Amino acid sequence: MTRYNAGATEAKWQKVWAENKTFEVTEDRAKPKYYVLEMFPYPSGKIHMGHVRNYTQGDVVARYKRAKGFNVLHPMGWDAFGMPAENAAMENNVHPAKWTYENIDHMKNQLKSIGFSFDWSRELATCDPEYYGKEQAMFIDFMEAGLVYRKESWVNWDPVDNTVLANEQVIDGKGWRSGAPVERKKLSQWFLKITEAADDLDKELDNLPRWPEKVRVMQKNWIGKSKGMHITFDAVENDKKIRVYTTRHDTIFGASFIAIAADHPIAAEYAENSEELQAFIEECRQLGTSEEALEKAVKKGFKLDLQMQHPFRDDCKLPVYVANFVLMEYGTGAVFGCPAHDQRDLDFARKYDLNVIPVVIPKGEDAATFEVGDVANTDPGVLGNSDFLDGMSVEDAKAKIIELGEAGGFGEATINYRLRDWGVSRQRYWGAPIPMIYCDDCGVVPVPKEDLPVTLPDDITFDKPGNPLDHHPSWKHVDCPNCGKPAVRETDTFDTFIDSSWYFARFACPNTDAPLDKELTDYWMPVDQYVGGIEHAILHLLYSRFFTRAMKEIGLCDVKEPFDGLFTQGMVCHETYQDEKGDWVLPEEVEKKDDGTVVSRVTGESIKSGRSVKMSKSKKNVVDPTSIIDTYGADTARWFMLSDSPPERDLEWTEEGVEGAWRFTQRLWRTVTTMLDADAANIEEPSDFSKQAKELRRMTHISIGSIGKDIENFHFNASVAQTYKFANAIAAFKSDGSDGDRFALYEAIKSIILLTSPMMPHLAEEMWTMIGGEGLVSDATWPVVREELTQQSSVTVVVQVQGKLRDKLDVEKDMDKETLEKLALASDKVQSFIEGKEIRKIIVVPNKIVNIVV
RNA sequence: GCGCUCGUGGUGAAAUUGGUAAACACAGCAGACUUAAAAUCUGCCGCCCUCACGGGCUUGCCGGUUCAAGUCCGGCCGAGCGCACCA
Repeated sequence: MTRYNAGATEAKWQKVWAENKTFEVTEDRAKPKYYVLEMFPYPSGKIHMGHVRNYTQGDVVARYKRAKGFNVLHPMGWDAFGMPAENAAMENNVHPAKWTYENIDHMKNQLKSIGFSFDWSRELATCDPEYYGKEQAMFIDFMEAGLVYRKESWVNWDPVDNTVLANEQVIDGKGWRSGAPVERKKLSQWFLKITEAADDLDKELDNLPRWPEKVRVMQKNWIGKSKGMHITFDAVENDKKIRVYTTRHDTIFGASFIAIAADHPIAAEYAENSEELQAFIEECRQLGTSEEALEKAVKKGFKLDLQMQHPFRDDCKLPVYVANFVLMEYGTGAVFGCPAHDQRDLDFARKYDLNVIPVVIPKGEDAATFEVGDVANTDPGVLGNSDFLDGMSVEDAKAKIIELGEAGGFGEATINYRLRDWGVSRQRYWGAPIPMIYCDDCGVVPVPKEDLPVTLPDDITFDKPGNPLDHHPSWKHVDCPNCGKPAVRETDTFDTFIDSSWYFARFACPNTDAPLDKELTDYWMPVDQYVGGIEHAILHLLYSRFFTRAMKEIGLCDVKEPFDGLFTQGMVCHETYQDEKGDWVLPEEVEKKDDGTVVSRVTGESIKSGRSVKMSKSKKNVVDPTSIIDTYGADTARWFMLSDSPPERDLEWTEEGVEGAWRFTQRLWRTVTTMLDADAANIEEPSDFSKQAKELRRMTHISIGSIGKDIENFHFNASVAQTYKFANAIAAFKSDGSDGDRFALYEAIKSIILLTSPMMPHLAEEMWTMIGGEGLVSDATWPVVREELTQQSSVTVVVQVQGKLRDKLDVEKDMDKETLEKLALASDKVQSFIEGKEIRKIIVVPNKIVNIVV
């Protein structure tokens, strides 16, 4: 018996697919379209197991949908801009472009060796001027549409690397790369007005039923829509005004102070004449933003010589504090403090000995005697100590205050968002240049469209800290397109999240001169099934949703939601190993002995195995896909990725599991090669079948139905389990040589080849030629379930007494209730449990169960 | 602190959405084949009592709804994830 030679077979079919352009698609309007997309990789050097899992899942869906008659777009590209290329340049003295393109080359070959059904003709790399030039053009159009502005703002500044860091690049108050404490710095930056879309981005989450609930919730929280009101307080002694944002306007009678942020304009005004206040403001700015820093931070305030008038109580003057817990970036940068019902305000009030007036009185308490200790009261209740609001519900009180505020001109209902505008400037070389020119006379001038793309210069150096574009001797010097005088280019580049915010649309029309071809984009978009990691739940997905809206606004497409269906796959994990020194050890360097101990293959010393965590270079618990594919073949790797663990859950990579998957590919191959009776292809369906043939056909058609359904629902592990059952049934079949048996066996073999083809495409192609299948299995249609063949003439009905299983009855299907009841009561086993007892009730569910209650 | 998700054998897990808990696989045990090993094949495999037949228990814990609960409801415990001085 020859073994299935995965290596040679897989290479053969990959070549056939490439030569036939099997997976290249055009806009075939005779078929429904289906766009399957996996999040494109950053070309870091090598494909890792996480990629393999991600793309295998998408590939199963893509191949399945093709077989179901859809016109499937399944593209792949490279998220190729970013800091690692610059880091490599600095560390290894290699140009970022060279490093990136070499990585792409290598990784593309790796992906090809796994047999994914990508349409490579649409491949794109975001670092290609062909791509980022279109991005620059769109940015200029966005600017004309009023979606872009430039403003000075506070940024996270890394003093060692001399660059801005995104919020997510600040870890515990330190730069993620340099480890230096991050400073706050004011810098002019380009912004995209994502906040203008905040309401729509929030609202439309409710219309994305094919997204995981978890991701929708995370986005909702990130957008952070809150309904409240603005109230403007007037100063007692002068004409200053402070506008606050609050969601608890019902507690206005509990107000005992006003607090403003350190960066609030009024704070700055008072600081002019107070060194003490200047010092306090500086202290607030130094305050870390890390979790521990906030936990430890004491509420602190600096009292100003300023009092504000309470809008409803003439006798009440509210002191004003500059406080370290008020954020300038949220709301108006000012709040009124109501200590009784807000923990922060309470902490502050206790420290500075301010009034604590309870105004929402819990049920059963009396307004005159109810007191708040060290814990603010946030329980529901009715208003008290609140003059005309007394006795009202919280909701009614809020409405009343809004009504009075609007009537009196000192307040209005408002909606606030946590989401801020998207700062897209980065002081980096390896990104798309922001296409703007600064002219002393004309100001900011967009680069004329005919001059795009603004390409990166090749001759750059990384010997100085900071942005190489800024250091370049000539690149930034340019004549003003407006007046022709010497001017300078913007040397900042785009945040790389911009690159990944529209690539999915570009795949629809990768060769168009304009950023997008509207007709083609509208044909393919939205992505019907997007597959990627949960780590992109907020940023990438939110930015993409915004970008698609912006593209619609400037007329590039008609869709506004880019991803109709989203699936977030789990991580690939592996046990961790440490040697006696505590250094991490690669899985391939350890050996497990029969007695359970683990030793190093290299040094022989004993190794401590630790818990299974996400594969990562730092813990060295990685398995290289290439070595797995060389040893077992791509189909085995794909099959293992899909078995056992549900795709959304973490997958534990084990040697035993891969071995098991490999054994199955061999067993399936063996079953098909030894049992195949190719001549049976010509037998016409007989009218009569043996009992075992009927059973095999039942298994065949149940499998066709359930494997397809499980793929559609992303229950690949269930598809795999059903395939095992089906394969076991085929292997156990002993044909008696009759036409019926031969027909049933051939039907089963043909079906299992088709059913496994999305998961193990190479093996399926090979077996397909053996059974004389027409063309490629990749082009074959999914088999059709014949429902009548899945039916059984008899069913097992369970008999329970008091809800406990006592007997099973093999009866004819659809037997009526009376007969079932009679049969159940006649059972000896049942009788022994009901003997001498009064039967109170009998529940009969036909084809399922009889429950006797005594 | 707020929010979300998840707790089922030695392990990964399944359970038609309230109707036979543990399918399928991994590991393990026993046997066949083999000079031997690998590969392959056959059988066993939740826990407890029993030679066996059989019985009892079992889906993190406690309670509830129901003829019937892994599934629904309430409370608790544990694990993971997200956000977090957001007014």
